[in-house]
Amino acid sequence: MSKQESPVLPSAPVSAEGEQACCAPLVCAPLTESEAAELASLFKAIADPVRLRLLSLIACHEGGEACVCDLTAAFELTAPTISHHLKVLKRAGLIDSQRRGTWVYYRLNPGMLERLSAILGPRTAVPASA
Amino acid sequence: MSKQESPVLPSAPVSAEGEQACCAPLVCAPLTESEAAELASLFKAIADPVRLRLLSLIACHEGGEACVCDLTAAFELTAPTISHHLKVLKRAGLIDSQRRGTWVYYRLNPGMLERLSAILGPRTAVPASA
DNA sequence: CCTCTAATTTGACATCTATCTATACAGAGG
DNA sequence: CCTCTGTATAGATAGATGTCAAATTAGAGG
Repeated sequence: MSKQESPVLPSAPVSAEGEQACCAPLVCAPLTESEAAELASLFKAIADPVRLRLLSLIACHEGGEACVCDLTAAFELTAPTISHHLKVLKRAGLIDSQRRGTWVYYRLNPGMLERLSAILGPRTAVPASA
Repeated sequence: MSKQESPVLPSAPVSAEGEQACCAPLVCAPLTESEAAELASLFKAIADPVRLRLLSLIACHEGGEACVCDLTAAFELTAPTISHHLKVLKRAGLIDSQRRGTWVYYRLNPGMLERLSAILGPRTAVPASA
């Protein structure tokens, strides 16, 4: 794998000044070129109808994981195409896979969607008071 | 304009049952084909480093709006290219423009980013208690 | 070892997209 | 009216991307 973690994703978006983040990172300060590039590649990963449905199918599947065979069956696309989309999602760090016998199961990488969400909108992280 | 509002974006993601939404729409139930297509076209609009920076620049600019001349100056790209990206963002409903004299000003379309955010993550809406 | 099925990789191809140059449009000011 | 500046459109081109068919890998089970 060429890259796994995205440094642009704030794990703690709240500023250190004791005040809670005023707003989403995107509207707090202009993105730098490299931040924008990192973010864009993440959004590119989900900016596809097949990949969005894959994410959704995986997330909604019982146990939070889904076999490739289930996923492939949900589309009118060939297995290699589904495999390609899964690879894109995996490379973006959004999902992870695990082989069990003949089958391969995919599940959401926890936190990734929420972090992306936090980039766009305010107050997405769970309240710090809790 | 061929399309303006995206029916897939929930204006009120909280369920009517008095309970707050369990999770993001994406992980509540599998997306339908058309929902996924709608969403994908929205995410495609922001899945570009230049457009992300444009959104960020506009959002951070004083008065919440920015002139095309300011935006163009922030990149090493030609004016037509910037104009193209602004058009993409506008067609997606993310920004809106207003001509004042010779200059054209762009501003964020309120709520759009938050709605996108709500698709991905839980608890994006501002707390109802506030 | 052979075979069968599940999944991925490879390579090709058509389509889409980001960018540029050149041109056109819009308003301000001689 | 003409010209100048700011913005948008049109057309062209290089590169990225989604899809498929064919070939390959991985494990299960004769």
